[in-house]
Amino acid sequence: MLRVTKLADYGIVLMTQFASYRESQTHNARDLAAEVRLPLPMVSKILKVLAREGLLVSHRGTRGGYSLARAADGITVADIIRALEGPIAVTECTDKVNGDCDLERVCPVRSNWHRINEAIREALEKITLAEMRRPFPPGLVKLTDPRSVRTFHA
Amino acid sequence: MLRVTKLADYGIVLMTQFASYRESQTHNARDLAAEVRLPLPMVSKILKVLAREGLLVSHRGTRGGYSLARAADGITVADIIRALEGPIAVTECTDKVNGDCDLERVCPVRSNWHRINEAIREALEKITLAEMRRPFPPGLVKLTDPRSVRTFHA
DNA sequence: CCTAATTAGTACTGATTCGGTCTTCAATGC
DNA sequence: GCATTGAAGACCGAATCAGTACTAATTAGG
Repeated sequence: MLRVTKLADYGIVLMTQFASYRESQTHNARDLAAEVRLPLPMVSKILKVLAREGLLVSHRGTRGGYSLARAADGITVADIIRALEGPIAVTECTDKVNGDCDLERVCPVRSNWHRINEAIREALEKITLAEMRRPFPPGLVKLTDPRSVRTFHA
Repeated sequence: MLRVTKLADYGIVLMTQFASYRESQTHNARDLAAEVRLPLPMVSKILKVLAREGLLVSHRGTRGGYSLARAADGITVADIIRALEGPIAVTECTDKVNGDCDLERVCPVRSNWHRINEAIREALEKITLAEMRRPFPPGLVKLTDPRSVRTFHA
């Protein structure tokens, strides 16, 4: 588990596909669905959301379609997940702004979850579509031994 | 989203609680539930699974209960998640061993998902219960710029 | 201006999973 | 042997997921 939904999964596949096109060229839902071999209604639905969230721009009418809203290296995996399934929050208490978990005060786990969540979010934030298009270099994310850590982002 | 289930969430809280006890002292489900303020049946169910998966040892009968199977620094967040919700796999295709996704061959995204998944898994693998007990040092996970990466785990 | 193509928006549905409870059985200590 | 505790699993309502269908709005092109 710790699973991303199919919406996000497909969404990333689709966006990666866009990244492999020449820029500013529009492609319609039907052709895209055929290319990535996913059901048209799903593709259609996902593209709509991605457009609404500002990752794609849409062009209606005959010979309309979608194209990337920004350059491929300006769109991250985190962007896509956020667009399709909301803020990245591994647990409920990393999501809600405040005051809902009555354990807040005493829960020693909470602050740690926040950090773990941040780490994951940042990892996804660093991966751009441009990098997804090709096999990206290994070692993108590197773990440091907690015992040897000095300071980092406050 | 990218959410962990409540089972794993609660499981981590419970295990952290164990880590704060003197070792090899057993605690029963009822007391634990009261301490962390979670419903007893849930706590009971989770402890059972954790015992079955070898993270806790159980002692039946009067004055029975559970205790950690290993030292707190030998149990990781990844262990707990795996015990309660199976292998850590962000997408379906990072999970199944092989051959189910007919896109396998052509899908350029697949290998990248694997790496992302590995990164997340490793991050969780590095965080032990001993570290969860207290606020752990910041900068546990550090991202490197893909353009400056040389080599790392093959 | 008409028509075909295409996206926008939304409602709907079946299946699955989640979160949680309950019941029954097995083991253990006193 | 009896009270206490865990083991195992059935069960259920609610939420979410994955996917479909339908209607309205917009545009290009003749």
